[in-house]
Amino acid sequence: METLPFGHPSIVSRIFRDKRVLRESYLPPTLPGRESQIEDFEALLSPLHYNEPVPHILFIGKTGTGKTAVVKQILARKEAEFKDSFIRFEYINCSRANTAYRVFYKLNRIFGILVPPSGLPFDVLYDRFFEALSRSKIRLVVILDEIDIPSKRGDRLLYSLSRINSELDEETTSLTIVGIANTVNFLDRLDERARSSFNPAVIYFPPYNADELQAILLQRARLGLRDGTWEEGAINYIAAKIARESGDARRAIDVLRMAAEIAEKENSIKLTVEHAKKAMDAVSEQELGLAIRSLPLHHRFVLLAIAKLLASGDERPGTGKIYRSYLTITRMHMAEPLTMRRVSGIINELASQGLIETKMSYGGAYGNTKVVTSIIVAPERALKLLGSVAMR
DNA sequence: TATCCACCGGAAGATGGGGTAT
DNA sequence: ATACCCCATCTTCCGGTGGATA
Repeated sequence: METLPFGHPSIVSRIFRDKRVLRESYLPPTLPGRESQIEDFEALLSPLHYNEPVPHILFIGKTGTGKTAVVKQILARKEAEFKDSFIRFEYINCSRANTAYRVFYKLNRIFGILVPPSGLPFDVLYDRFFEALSRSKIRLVVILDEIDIPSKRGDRLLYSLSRINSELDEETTSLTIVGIANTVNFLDRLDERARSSFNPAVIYFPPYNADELQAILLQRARLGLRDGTWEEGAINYIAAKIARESGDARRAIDVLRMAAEIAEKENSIKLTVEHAKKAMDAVSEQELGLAIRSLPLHHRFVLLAIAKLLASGDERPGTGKIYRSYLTITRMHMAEPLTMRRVSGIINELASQGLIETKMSYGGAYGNTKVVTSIIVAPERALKLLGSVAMR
């Protein structure tokens, strides 16, 4: 009986050496393909060694391009380096703390100040934090992951955070924002005031190409799978496929893990290209299934309308058509329909979640509309998945 | 070249539900 | 009890928009 590192005796796996290596939470020893970003980041942080303030920094890149991994790796290093100094790092994920209020709630907690989780005027939280920070005489580096989520009121967050510096004593105290954004045009969408006071140094994270994905997957396979249980061809296949469609490393690793699970379930000795092919679809399906469960009711209705239209042979249904189909669905479920403006917004939300793909269609005298070009899994499968969740 | 279609998407405001302070 | 705060979700309103058509 083999024992995994964390001590639980476990079922011996033929293929996996350590499954955790193929999960999202795992931070590998090196980050292939991100050498230049790491170098740039460290260079920007270097003033800390001379106890000088650091400019604001912004990471820009789509999901699965290594932004969070780079930050976490450098952070671990720097935190050890500056263990006994007046420099402090704080990581905040804005998908949890998704308003300016909640971010400042967390910032206050750094100094042991407990404010109510809601109800107070924002200025009160700001003032308390400012007082505590300027009294503390530390250099604070705040990492704001997924900073584009509070986009509407996010202007206020960035504006109030970045203007703090001008009121602090620069000799001893400063606040640096390290923002991590998924949307490429994040800066353009900020309002004037926020942009000019934030004004960060930008580090770009382009999607991974096939070679980089291959390096990433090889690293994971060597660490997480047993020797001789996988074909390099399978890895090349996944790398090439993902590079073409998104360059998303998280997804590539998901596919590798799924391929290994499938190979294992089939009692195969080796993970082959065939397993990788099956895993591509299986991951999409798993993703959709997971997403659907957390989708609000009317998002499900809209997705159902889209799946129905696509399944009935209508390629590229537009917003108007989708809305009409949505109306009959809400009637069937005796639900009050939302307006077309809102449904149009929901279609965009589904697209940015990666569940569907859309494209503008310019029809001249027939008008312009946004059309859905594809759904993440075959429409018939989508219908099945949607049918299996309660519509209420 | 002007027209016109079928939406697009920003702005602002309504609504309702979470809360605090006094 | 009253007055205030924050916030997510929708609605209402409305000025664009690109290219096929006349």
